[in-house]
Amino acid sequence: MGSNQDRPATQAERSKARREQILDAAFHTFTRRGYRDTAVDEIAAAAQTSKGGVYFHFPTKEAIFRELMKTTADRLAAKVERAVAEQTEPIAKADAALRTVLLTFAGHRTMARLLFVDAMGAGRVFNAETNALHDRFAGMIAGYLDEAVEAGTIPPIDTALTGVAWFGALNEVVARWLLVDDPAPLETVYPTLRALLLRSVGVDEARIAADSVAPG
Amino acid sequence: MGSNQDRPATQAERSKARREQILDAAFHTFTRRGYRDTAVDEIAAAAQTSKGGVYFHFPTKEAIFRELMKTTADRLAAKVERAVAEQTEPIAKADAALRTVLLTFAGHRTMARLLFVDAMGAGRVFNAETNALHDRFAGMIAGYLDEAVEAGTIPPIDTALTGVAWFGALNEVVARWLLVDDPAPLETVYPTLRALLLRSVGVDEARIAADSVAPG
DNA sequence: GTGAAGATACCGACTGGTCGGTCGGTTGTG
DNA sequence: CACAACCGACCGACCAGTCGGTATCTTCAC
Repeated sequence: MGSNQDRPATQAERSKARREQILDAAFHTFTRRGYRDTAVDEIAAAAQTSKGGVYFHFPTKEAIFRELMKTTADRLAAKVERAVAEQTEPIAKADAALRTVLLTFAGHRTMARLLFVDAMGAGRVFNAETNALHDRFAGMIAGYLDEAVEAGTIPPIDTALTGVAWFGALNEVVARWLLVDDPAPLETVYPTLRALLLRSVGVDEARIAADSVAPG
Repeated sequence: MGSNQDRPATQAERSKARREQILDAAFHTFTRRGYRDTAVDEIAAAAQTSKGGVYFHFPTKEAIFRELMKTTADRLAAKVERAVAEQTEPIAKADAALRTVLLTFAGHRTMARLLFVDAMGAGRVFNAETNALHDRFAGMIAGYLDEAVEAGTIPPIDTALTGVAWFGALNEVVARWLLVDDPAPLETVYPTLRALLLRSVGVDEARIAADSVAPG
């Protein structure tokens, strides 16, 4: 890792650091208490600054949330695309996408909470945001399924609906896991869920049992 | 006590009517604006009464919401159980349950909204409520699947997870439908979803294509 | 009947508290 | 000094829940 002295820095660097600090604090607070139940004062306190400090870096509370949503979603999408790029076969791509999302959530409970739970607590304003997010992932899945259909790997089906259903199934499994105190490892359910979903689009059993998406 | 007449009514009857009136108004307002964005004054206005009137019949705003959730969920559950009772075969039971939920929502957009969307907007307090509701339905499905496994209709699987996944798929499809302006008929997607879900647990294609439970 | 006493249903101004956002002032760095 | 960064008291809007009062029954003595 590169070395960096903590103390001094240019003003711009410090400002940016503070900004990040606030974003971090907001992430944790939103994650724990939800959007509406989080007061800007709390964010400020968690970021070791003041309300005025927060409002120096961000115009509104909503703007903070939006930025968090966006960067989080982008980060996840990028991760998914990277995982998918390693696969050439359509079904394997869909599989990789699903798997990445699930495993990422497994590793970052809080991220899942922000993206799935809090977004609704934030009210109508963010419904569009959440909506778009779900569409984005459901659409990605549908795309891979389309490829699979074209390639003849699976019989023709309503891929749009299937994408939604798959995402919904994944979503509910994750949500369930989030709301339960006992955090049983999410990774363990993946093989089962994978088999369930692949079977639902007519992938033959042999193939389902075969590769669990061997890395490289 | 005077004889039963149309116009007036005994005090008890009037009181009950008013209560119902408030519940109705609350249902509509919660449904349209969500729990947090609904002011008790709004409920009062919609019920053609006053805030004091509302608080005469209910202790808190939360109590109103809870009662609505409970009666709505109970009504739906009863409907599902009635539909299921008409079926003898496990898979047909699960099918009937799913179908009833979906078609009920199709006919009562607002009910779906209350049960799925608003419940989350209500914040942490009601997570337990929603959680229980989801568990209830996922559990019902898992139960029917268990029967099917025992009967040998489908191969042994993780029915608990499958119940969750099925419900999640259904949930997402409904949610999607709720959030879109254009209300394309939800009924039309049922056959597709049904096929998808049944296939996911290994029901053979012939059977899937066969009976659609009951004539449409 | 009737009309006063009592219960029930209802009203709406008010209270107490929360919270997003503002603003004049302060601090530290260049 | 200048200016960005920061502080925190304060404002205004919102809102759940309260409370003293009023209107509308119900009961029953007479």
